[in-house]
Amino acid sequence: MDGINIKQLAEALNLSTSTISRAFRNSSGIKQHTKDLILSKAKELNYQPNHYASNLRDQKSKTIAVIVPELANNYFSQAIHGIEQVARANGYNILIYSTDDDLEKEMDFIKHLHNGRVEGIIMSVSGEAENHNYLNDFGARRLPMVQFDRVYDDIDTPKIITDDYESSFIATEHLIEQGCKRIGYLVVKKDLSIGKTREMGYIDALKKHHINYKEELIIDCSNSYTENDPIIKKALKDLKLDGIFASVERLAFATYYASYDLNIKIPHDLKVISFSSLEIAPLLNPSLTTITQPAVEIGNLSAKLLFDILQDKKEISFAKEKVVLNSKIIFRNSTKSA
Amino acid sequence: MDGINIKQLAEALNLSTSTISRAFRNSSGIKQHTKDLILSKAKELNYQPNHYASNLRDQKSKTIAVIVPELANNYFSQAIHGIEQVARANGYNILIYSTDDDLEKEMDFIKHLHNGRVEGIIMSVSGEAENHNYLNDFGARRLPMVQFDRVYDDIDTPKIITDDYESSFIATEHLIEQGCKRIGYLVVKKDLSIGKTREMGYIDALKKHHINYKEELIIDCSNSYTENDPIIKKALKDLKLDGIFASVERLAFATYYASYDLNIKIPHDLKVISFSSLEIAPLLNPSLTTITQPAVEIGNLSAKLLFDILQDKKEISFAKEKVVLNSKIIFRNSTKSA
DNA sequence: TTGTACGCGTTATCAA
DNA sequence: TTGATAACGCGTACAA
Repeated sequence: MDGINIKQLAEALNLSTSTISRAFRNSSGIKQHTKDLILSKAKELNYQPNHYASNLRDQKSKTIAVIVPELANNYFSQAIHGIEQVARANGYNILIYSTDDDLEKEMDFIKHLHNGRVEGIIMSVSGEAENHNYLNDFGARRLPMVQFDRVYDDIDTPKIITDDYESSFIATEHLIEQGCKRIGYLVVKKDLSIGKTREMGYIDALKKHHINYKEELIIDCSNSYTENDPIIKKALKDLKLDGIFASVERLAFATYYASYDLNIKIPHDLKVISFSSLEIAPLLNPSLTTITQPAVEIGNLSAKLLFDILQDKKEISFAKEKVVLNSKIIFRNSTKSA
Repeated sequence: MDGINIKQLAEALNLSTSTISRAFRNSSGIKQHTKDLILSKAKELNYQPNHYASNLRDQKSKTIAVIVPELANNYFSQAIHGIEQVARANGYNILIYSTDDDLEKEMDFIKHLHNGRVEGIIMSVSGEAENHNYLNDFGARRLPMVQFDRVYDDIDTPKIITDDYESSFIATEHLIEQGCKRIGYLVVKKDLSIGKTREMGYIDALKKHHINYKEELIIDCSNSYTENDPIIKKALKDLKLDGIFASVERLAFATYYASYDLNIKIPHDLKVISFSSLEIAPLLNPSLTTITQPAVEIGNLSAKLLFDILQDKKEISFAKEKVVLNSKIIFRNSTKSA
């Protein structure tokens, strides 16, 4: 690092380091002329205040961390985009971590983040374990946090979620109205609260319409296509499904692939609806009926909430509010009745 | 930040701060017993060495920055994933910046990154301006950098790219072989080198097959769907195109939408091929013929190259190598001849 | 094997 | 309006 530091710049200008510092911080208490002089010389010599020194000095990093299960997912990249907008506007940087749905990594990240590196965390969890208490281990040291979408209900932080129950209810009801009798619910990690909530919407819709519900209709998948493919194919064949409600877009895609292979025609033989933030859902063959969450807005809001906490530390312990946003269901050909 | 620091931990154990420090750094020069004691107490009190203090002390941040034009793009999210793998393996963190194709932001990011915050930069450029010299302003202070995919040729850094010329040539030739006579080339920011390279492949393929090439067949688009839609529709109508070679997947999607609206049938009336990292290209209607870059591998390699430089500073000034990886063309229905 | 003391680059406080 | 100084938390040379 052959960068010039504040002392060298001070020498070059025959000024003290404090004056230099002032030129970069307060616009007060310094003559405009001096300030101009300093800034121009700084530009010339390419001086910039050292980030680590500043942060060490005033114990602020102006950085927040964003932890998501995966990056290659439209929903999360849009949410991150939303977070970034707000962070940038507040002069904050974001550090992005992707857990690949691995709890180990998640714990590791969070632990290491508690070293002063960031001022707060925005997270959508991997949700593998039942024991989330590692988050409480930090006690008073726990960083301000906001959870979104995939959340741990037993961890007290503000949470931004969508109306998953209602959306799932409507989605399922829609399939029923289109004539489906045997509707499968495809889910990844069904024990995570978000999966449960959606499952309840699904079950209640079946109930309302007096449709036979069986445990076997809930199909637990993973994030791996190669693992899911046989599972879905088996379900399609053995259970004679005529409708699929997918809780994640990845599973809808896998269903499409499976149907192609098995020569099952969507929507004629099988109707499909899915949670998805895919912008090209209308271009699929057939176009996919989707429940789309306001991902960017969720990101915006999560960040805003975090900054609220950051500005008023007292509130941390009380911040348990839950914000529920509405998803949008768009009907397309994959659920069209003949 | 109510975190405990090294001094407090030392007091709690009746040891000196240096011993504590040693327990976390060198495993040498410290009795195993003492070390165990320290680490267990540290865990209990939730002590972690302050990131900023450590970095300030030894002038290393163990962090690299990744700058990309956009996050909501399969290619870039996959590339980032690839970078992350390598970074993590080397014990480095990554800071992600998205420029939204805005040169201002790009310049801003890079300037602010030169404050010791990161040790190196991996970048795919926005490519708006002709003047990239802001990068050279840093002189000896310039951070180690690796460029990938969208690169500034006039900036000396290692570059990872794909065989864009060859792929474009083959793609165009494929359209010709499928019977296309009037092939349009859709590009964003045609002056960026990557666009130019692809254009050359396109033009040379036309030449080889003695197909009439006209400037008007090169259609300059933007990143905004609302802007592109009328441009593409106009081109489709006025130029009577029967083939489209899209340099970015976004433009292929826009072409699909436009064709739907204009009742142009793909591939019957119009054949489409595109650069794309979309994993569900086979699910489109019709399935899209794609040129797919090895995004994850590109990310891996970029990171590896950067770490090579980081480990041997001397090489920075010589590091001008250019690595060319091969893309893969997969033929699907969007270019099928009748 | 452990402890003492200094410096990394900055900024806030106080004095001039 | 400017300058001197101490302190942020850590790690290392050096001393013990």
